[in-house]
Amino acid sequence: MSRPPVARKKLLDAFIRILIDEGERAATVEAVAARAGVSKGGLLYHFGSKDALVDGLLDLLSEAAETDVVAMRAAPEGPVAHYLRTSGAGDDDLKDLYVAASRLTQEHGRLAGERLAAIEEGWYEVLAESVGDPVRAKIIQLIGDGLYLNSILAERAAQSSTPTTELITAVDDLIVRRQ
Amino acid sequence: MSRPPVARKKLLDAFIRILIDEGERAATVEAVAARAGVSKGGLLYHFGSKDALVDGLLDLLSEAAETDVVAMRAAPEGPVAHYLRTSGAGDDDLKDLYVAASRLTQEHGRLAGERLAAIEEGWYEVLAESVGDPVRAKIIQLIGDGLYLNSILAERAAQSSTPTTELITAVDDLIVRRQ
DNA sequence: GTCTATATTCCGATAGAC
DNA sequence: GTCTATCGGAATATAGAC
Repeated sequence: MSRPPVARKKLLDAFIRILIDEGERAATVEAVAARAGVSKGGLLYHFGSKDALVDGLLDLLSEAAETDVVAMRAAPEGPVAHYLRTSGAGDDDLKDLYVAASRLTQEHGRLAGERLAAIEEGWYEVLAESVGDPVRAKIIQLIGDGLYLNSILAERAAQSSTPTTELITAVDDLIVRRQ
Repeated sequence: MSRPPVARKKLLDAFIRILIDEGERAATVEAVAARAGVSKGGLLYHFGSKDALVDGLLDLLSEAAETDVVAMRAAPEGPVAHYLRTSGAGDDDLKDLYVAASRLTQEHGRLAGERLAAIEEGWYEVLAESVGDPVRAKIIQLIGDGLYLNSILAERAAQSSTPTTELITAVDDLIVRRQ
């Protein structure tokens, strides 16, 4: 927990970057090693297999998600606004980790799918606490999922985007502050 | 348009099934051919390359999406309910095509990404017409995207699902019928 | 710890028989 | 139209030198 595996971190960062920028198929162990500035053998000393590399990324993601749940609860703007704002935003460590992990759901579904589902449930609990009603909490989470989905598809194609602040205000007005 | 390329259709069906059930990496030309009951060479007579196979699937998807936009406008339950109900449903030709195509966005992003974006825009136009307000139309579409995302992640892990009918009623009440 | 070299497997595509 | 055989390339992983 406390000793700094700086080489592992550097390799995981390279893995994340390639997954986001070029997709799962491009994230070969050789490509990851090259981006981290070492050789294939050098990588495989720290991570004995590609599955070990995937596990390392998912561990990092679970850690970051737990931190985010704490941040949601403490957010001055409220959990809902915090959740929606970060769902579509791009300059976030957690977002990078989440996008990278989502690239792995097809080929490493067993490993990545369950992890992502657990994270979604953590967010749902906070939302349900915050808005009181389970159906409305679910709706808000679906909107967040939609924002996330759009943000990854927007990399490839043009996006007809409603400004997020306007959207958050509308959600707050229509769904949260409604009796 | 009118001559029935039955062999091509059979191959595309096999391609779609493997993409949905086993992911992009499993959908090799040999696996698709085997599932369709022919050899690799047999497939490559009809589709000269794997990219041609991808193109064929996307053409099928675009056709089905255009039909769906017409169905949305004519739906007795209204466009919004029709859209939300089919976003999460599984026993639909269009849904299968959409899921299969979404498996290709990583490795064939140029081809698949633009196609999916165009389809999303077609749905958005009908929603915007129906609810009048662009922001609320966007919110409804995001909920639909979220339902879709959950439906594909639910294949892998357990799902804490609010019944869809209850959710559609809530959306209709909170977002559509609201002044 | 990091490297090179190699073994193995597998995919897409071509060539040519039937 | 459909098949088998095969080439060329690429990816994971291992072995062993430094």
